[in-house]
Amino acid sequence: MPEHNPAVFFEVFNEIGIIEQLSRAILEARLPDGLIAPHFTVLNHLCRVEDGRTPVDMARAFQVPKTSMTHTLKGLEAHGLVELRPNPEDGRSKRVWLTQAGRDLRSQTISALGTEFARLAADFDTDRLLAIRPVLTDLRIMMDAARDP
Amino acid sequence: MPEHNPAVFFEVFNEIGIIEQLSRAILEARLPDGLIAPHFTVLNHLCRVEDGRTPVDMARAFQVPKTSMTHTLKGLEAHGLVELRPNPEDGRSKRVWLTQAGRDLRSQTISALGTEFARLAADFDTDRLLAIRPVLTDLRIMMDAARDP
DNA sequence: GATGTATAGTTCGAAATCGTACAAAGTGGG
DNA sequence: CCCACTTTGTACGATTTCGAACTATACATC
Repeated sequence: MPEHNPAVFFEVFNEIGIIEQLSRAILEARLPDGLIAPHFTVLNHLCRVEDGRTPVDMARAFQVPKTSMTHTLKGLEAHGLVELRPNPEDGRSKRVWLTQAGRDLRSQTISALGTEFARLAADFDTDRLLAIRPVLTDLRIMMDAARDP
Repeated sequence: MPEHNPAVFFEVFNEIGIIEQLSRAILEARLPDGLIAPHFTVLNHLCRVEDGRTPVDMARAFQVPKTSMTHTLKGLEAHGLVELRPNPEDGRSKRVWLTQAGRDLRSQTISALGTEFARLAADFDTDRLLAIRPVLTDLRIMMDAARDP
């Protein structure tokens, strides 16, 4: 029978919190001055998913208040990495478009992280990462759904 | 041969980042007003590891600047959850001691989270969490060590 | 013991995060 | 059309995070 011990969740979340902090430090060390993790997360999202999203869409996607998204986008715009244009289909909202500089920075950063992670991977069995990824994904989906109302 | 694809790291860190955000939201929703995740993390650390640590020790343990630790401890002290006393062995430093209220709050919060997580666990196979925990721990230890110099 | 260096903690200012309140634009019922 | 209600984005203030500079204490080398 499966043991539903809450402590297991607690310990997993504890480790996840520390790993998040360490990986964020690695990422931010590779970003140009003035840019931090949230900026890159937005760039990455726009590249992977789709250009032309509205700020509110992205705020919801990242579970952050829309005021935080406004702030992050303002920073990206100031660095010429995204453009905000009015939404022709809705006078209230805007659409966020990547600039070429934005795409380039995202690519360069991922490359830099690739070599950094390759150094780490030398000391770590990547198969174990492959194994936990689907569990993390399911956990994330489950928590996301449990938070809907 | 193990495939050292950097993308695997990237994806794992991505999921971890989202899960961290969601779990933090769950935690902070259960904390009394004015207390946030870092406060609880410190309380938990002092309970689990040991009382009487110095602020710098804890700043290093959590990978945060010591100024942030000063701020967090000030908040905990204002709520009567910890006490800071001078370190008799070192005139520069202080030692952080839990109050009974601090221990109680930690226990109560963990209990509350227990029922919350039990609800989640109903929809999730805890064996999978048990399986990924050692991998996360090893990953955390590896990253921690890789960051030493 | 004197002096230079390192460490612990705080103060201060800048940037980030986020809740509240607001203006502008959309939506739906009468 | 008019009204209430919702949604989008922003301005503002409070709190958090964090780097730089500072004080006080410890240590080490002479």
